[in-house]
Amino acid sequence: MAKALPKKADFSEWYSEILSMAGIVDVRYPIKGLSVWHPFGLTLRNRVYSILRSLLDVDHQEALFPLLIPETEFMKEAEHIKGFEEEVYWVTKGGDTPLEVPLALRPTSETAIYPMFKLWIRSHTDLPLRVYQIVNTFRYETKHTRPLVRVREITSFKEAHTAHATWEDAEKQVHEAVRIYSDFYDRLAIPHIFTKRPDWDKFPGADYSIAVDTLMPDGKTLQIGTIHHLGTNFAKTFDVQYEDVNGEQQYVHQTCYGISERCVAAVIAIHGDDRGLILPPEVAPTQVVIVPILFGKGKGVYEAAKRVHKTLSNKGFRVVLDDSDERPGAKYYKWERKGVPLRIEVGPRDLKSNSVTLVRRDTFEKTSIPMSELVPTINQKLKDIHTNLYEKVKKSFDERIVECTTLNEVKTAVKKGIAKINWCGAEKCGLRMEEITGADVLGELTQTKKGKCPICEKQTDKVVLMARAY
RNA sequence: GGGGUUGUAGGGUAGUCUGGUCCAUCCUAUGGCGUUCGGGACGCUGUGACCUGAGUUCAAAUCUCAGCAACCCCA
Repeated sequence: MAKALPKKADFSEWYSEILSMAGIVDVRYPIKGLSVWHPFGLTLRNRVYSILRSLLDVDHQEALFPLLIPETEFMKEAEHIKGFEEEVYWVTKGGDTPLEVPLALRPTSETAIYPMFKLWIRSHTDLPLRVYQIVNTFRYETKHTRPLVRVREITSFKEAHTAHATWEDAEKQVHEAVRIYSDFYDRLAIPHIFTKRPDWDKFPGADYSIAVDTLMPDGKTLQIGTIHHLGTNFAKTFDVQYEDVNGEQQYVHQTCYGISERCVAAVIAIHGDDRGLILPPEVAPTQVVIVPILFGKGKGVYEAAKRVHKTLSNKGFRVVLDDSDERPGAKYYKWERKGVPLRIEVGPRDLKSNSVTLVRRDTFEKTSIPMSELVPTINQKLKDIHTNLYEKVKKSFDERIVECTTLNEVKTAVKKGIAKINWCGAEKCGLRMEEITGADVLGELTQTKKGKCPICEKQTDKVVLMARAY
């Protein structure tokens, strides 16, 4: 028997073990908070990000800005600095020569991008401007680091930056970003919920911030994306202006929104089970694995397996024929751990009936499929797996969002998930609610409901989510 | 932010106090050969480590200092 994976009920252990056992990342790189993507993990990552790219490429352009930001630019926006100061890595020397202007390793790229926006934007015809990049960023995290979730090098930060003529246009872009992120997480079968962050927790330099969260198996929420309306705050700092139709100079209104490799963490954590990963077919590096069952002189079996492999790969499926020396059982476990959605067994019995045996990773349903129906069946099953995965986790997600009217109810609810409660909107009350429950205020929902703030007892229709957050 | 513990092969451990015996050991790690193959095979035979750097010493896994890393506790 190979090394066993901890049960998923011990989520923390399960998570760190599966990352290494399935070959996602290797955390043994000798710098705290940085890890190495294994080829398998990187392929998964790339598949996930290619969905994100395809959603953005509709009306965004991909660009690439430098990693280093001069201190002089970085320090321009006062609030922004306050928010990031403690987390910035600095490059201070070139060889032995101290640099006249220290260079920041970008923790995020506003201060790298907006000085260029100033050069690029002249007139209203240049707007809206929408660019994005997928890059690594560095943050000197002092809290406990956790692979893909809290890291010092975010290796896959997708950040989009847009500029618009009016505050309202920028707000429309915020809504559009919400739609894009919602579509993105649907494609990953990740249940998610958007809230407007409370003011004390918004992005430094933003008018307001919207976050998207999901729920991990241990009942803690994971923020898997943020969207910020920047107003003219950065435009004023970096003097980004355009000439409007009347020939007058106006500041642009900006937004930015980002997603990190936490989206990959969510796919791993939310779909996996006691046997390992379960990957949505669209992002699975391998969608189908073929295991030949070779008895003694199983030459015919091997040939048949090769034919199945060829048929499927010609149709564009990502398929692997596992002809290694292990016994079939060992192979089943191995590929299940890697989350391959479908397994095809080809053995003497199948050969005799001119069919193959098909096994689903999500349900372990085992069916015999005539060779002639192979391709349409696989197509259908892959779709079914996505639907089934999403339905299952969505149900569990919805069940763990609990309507509360008292803070005691909140305390109970956040042990397993998310609490929904009224709140007057005052910072003082919000912070008090966090203090009493030990949970965080995630943010405000757009939907409203009449009720009372649990602290000051004022009538309100604002509803917030509270949870223990990663 | 403060305090503590730890670092020995892919993983788990012994040895560290009291420097020399250390070619240590176990495994679900790993190479080769053979028999096997419809849910984690078996036999034979191999491989592989003392976190990094400096210091003390005839001699360092062991003692000292620093660094790096991991884990735990408290705020």
